[in-house]
Amino acid sequence: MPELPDVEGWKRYVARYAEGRRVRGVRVQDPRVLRNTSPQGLGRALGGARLGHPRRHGKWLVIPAGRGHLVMHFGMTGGLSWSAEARASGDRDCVAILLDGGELRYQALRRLGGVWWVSPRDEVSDVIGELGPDAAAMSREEFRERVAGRRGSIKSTLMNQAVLAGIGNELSDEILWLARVRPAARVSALAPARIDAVHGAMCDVLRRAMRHGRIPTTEGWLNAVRGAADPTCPRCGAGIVTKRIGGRTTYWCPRCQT
DNA sequence: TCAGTTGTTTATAT
DNA sequence: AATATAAACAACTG
Repeated sequence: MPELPDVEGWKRYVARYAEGRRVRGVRVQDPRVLRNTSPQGLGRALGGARLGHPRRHGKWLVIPAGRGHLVMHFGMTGGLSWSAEARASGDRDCVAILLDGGELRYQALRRLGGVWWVSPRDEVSDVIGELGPDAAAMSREEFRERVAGRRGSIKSTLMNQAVLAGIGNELSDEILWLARVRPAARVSALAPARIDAVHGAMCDVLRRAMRHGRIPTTEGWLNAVRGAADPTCPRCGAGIVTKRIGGRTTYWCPRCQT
């Protein structure tokens, strides 16, 4: 389920359970998720290193390890699991970082994410690329600057990680529903006040979703009707419309989003 | 059997 | 240059 709030949750999870511990070794059950190293290479790089304070940029998780960095992306189905004791591995456990007092497991059902090692002489940005500012830390002015002048739809702009980092399919729908803006609306057709409304909705959705650790599916969220047989708008009761925008199934309310 | 799934990258077209 | 679309990656669910 990883979008920004989920990754933020795992960042806190790593800080709580793994930060400050020393690496004893690694166990790689599925080498395919190691994107720029081998099981042996990762073991050599991490062995003896102490894990530092994790940070997050968009959907990327960066964990300082010794003088280098362990970088993770979770794709669509990834996650982390801490266990204080050795436990049998499951099918989705791909990599285990063995630490003093427990192990941190990187899991990825569909293997769409990955784990990278960034050596002390390389840059994290070599792996994660040029990302826009983190969506959870953007001022109204910065949001205006980054978004204004775009020619595409507001939804694809929000999901473009080079414009701002962290917003995916479900979050973008939730934000635009809250802001009452149609996902297919051209950015160029939106008045400045409506761009500000999208920024305000983004802050609101992110704040509440981060507190929850993911996008809630409780009442009052568009996300709650996602996948329903006959979804209706949690705000006005009109039938929700779906269409593929930016290659993703998009939900919006034709009555209250204009 | 088939369509669909919270993400990114690549190729192709506009 | 920017944008849109589709496919690929992969494995599971309904």
